[in-house]
Amino acid sequence: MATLKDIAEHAKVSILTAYYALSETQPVEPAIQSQVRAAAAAIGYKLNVTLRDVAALANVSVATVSYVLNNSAPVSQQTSRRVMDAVTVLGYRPNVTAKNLKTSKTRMIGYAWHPAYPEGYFNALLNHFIYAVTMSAEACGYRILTFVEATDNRSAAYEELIYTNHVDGFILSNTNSDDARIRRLMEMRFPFAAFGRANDSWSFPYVDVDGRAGIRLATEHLLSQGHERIAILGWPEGSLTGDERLHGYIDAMTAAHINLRSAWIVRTLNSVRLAYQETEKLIKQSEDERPTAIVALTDLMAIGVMRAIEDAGLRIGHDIAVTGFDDDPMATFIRPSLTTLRQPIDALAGQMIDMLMTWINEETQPSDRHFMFIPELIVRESSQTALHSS
Amino acid sequence: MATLKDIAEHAKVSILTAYYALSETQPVEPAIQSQVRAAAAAIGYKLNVTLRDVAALANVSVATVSYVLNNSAPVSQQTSRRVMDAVTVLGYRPNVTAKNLKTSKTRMIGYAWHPAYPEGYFNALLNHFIYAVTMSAEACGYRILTFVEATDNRSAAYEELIYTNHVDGFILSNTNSDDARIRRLMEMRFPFAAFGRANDSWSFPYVDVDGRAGIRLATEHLLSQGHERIAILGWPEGSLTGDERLHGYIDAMTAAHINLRSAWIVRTLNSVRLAYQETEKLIKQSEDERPTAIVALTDLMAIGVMRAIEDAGLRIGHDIAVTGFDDDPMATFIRPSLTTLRQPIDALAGQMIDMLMTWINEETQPSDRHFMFIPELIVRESSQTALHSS
DNA sequence: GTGAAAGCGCTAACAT
DNA sequence: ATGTTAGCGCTTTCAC
Repeated sequence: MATLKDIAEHAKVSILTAYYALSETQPVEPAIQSQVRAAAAAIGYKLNVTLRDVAALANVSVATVSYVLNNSAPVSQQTSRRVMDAVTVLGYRPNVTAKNLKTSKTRMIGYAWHPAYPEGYFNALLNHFIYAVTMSAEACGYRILTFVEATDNRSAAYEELIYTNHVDGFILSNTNSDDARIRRLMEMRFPFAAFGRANDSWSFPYVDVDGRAGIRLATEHLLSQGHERIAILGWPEGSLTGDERLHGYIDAMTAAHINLRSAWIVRTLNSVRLAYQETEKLIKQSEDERPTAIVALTDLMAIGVMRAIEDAGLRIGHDIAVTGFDDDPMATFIRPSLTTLRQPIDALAGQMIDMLMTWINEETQPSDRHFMFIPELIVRESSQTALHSS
Repeated sequence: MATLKDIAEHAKVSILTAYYALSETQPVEPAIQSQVRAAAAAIGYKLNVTLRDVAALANVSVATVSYVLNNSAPVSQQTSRRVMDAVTVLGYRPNVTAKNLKTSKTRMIGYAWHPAYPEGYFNALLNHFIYAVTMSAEACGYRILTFVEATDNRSAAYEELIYTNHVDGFILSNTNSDDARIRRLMEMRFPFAAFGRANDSWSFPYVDVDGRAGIRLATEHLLSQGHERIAILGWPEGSLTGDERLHGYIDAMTAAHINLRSAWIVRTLNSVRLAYQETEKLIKQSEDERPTAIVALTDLMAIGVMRAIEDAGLRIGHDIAVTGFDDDPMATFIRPSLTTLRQPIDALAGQMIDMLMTWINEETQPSDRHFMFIPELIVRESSQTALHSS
């Protein structure tokens, strides 16, 4: 491809004039304008400002321009100025694709959307999370490439992205024990940071919210309100996050010397509907037999719990207290408002990008790579009203 | 950089053996293995399978490999087979960066997260939308690059992405009249497709949900329930979407020959809190003076409306009916469940990607470029109960 | 039907 | 301090 300089010479004008004529950023005499356009047409040139154009205008070599732009070699003050002026005047932007090819970097970070869940699953938290991650990444000059994880082979899309040189690293969420994606990425020694833990024996950068401490906080809060007959709606065994959170309940109950009742430790999926059904079963006993408080593992489940309580003609908070987890924005707005645990999403996203940057740039995992955040208990109406009687 | 062939020759083994020794995908005699490794180390070679390696193994030129892989020129059956075998055996994946540089394409589509709103704004719909867009795009071999829009200069990030060759096109949402992003992209003739309209005089590919028809549906539903004193919570003037939706209310009321009351056409921001406050004002009059139904422009606002009604000691649906817009997943689960309008997100995302692909590939806007979807009225409890008295 | 070769726009030795 | 130049891995004309 020809350069601006070629056009300029062909049309017998200055580089700058050629640029103005082609870009229309500055008015140029009509005669000159058409002359330049003719020259461009003759050569089949389409305006596209590159390093070489900048170099030509600044009267330096392309290397110098590169040095100035990347600060990768000492350049004299005045040369530097000339280069920067040329850059400004021509509105030059580096072609990142070329740069990436040369440096074998992409300045892209992959993040997978998890397959949509059934039953209108939604998670405002992940929305907030990916937004926070994007912000942090952009502050470091990285961009986020989002993709969809296959349900059957969760690591396939990751490998594909790596092999085709699409990304420099990944951000993972929804981790679990024996997480196939984490196992594969570790084998490949490919940089990533996870929101959530996996196997204790695996060492990789992660941040996590201490669900055990969180649920313990919630349970203790209920205990301090005078509740003793507290049930919990957990997830099926095998979920790391679920088991951790459940443990927080056991911690608190044990510390309060209250015997656990297996019938009150319910395990079901993270769904409003299932939480509703399980709650129905829990509360259909007489007043002095049923629980006076229910700890739900998520706000989503808490909503099912609350509906079941109301549909049974009982009052939330009054007859049965409820707590959730996530501080979904709607937790404030539903009636009664929901006591829940808030996760410090912004801080944790920032920490993840920090660690990922270290791994990418130093080519070795950051030494401090395990960060645990304690969620904050937000007390609202669903657990507030003094205990009725008992 | 050296190629696999260089290593093979240096170590005096076949290309395949060199590959196996370096990749460890197949066992190789230890002696050979270290021999190959020594050769690689001597040259400073790091395994990275490229077109040239495939070509060398298949005994053809790189051009032929490219032809086979892209189907860009006729290749004989057997050559094609040899190439494909070599590709398989070496686990070759094309380097997209190189391909992009050569073709000036990136197979990336940009999508901006809108700045976080105050007051715990959340929108499950956009979450679903971007998921659907990602799926459709991947089906066409494109990926999504997400970024954050600046609040002060909404089009800046778009231009930056274009100038630096990051993307081939954009998906926009949250459009408005005089949308700066749309204006700029049209000036630049850069491919995009929008979820939402802008100025009628601008012609660009968009899909939209007919909010006017939707709100009309909701209002007619209320009218058919016997309501006549219907208020609406709209957005401030100047929002295209807001004004369209408001018009649907006016359409229905006018058709029913009911006089509009300006005090019942409220304009406020899309916020639970503000909707709450405006509702308080609306309903503090006596029973025969206040509205018996309130149309909210979004589910978010409807939640504020519902809380205000309950806090005033009134019953939703019974004393005052409520409708929303969006069919946010929570609309099913709140109590009472919310009558609302559902947008066909998957269909509309697919249509957008379709149009964008056409623009990118044909280098001209698709001829059919305006798609309007009618939202579906989902009747639930908040508007169901027969009107009390009046 | 296949191959040689010229770049895409950039970076970074290596010279000077 | 600045310039020359050889590629990064690929596509694609143009020969044969």
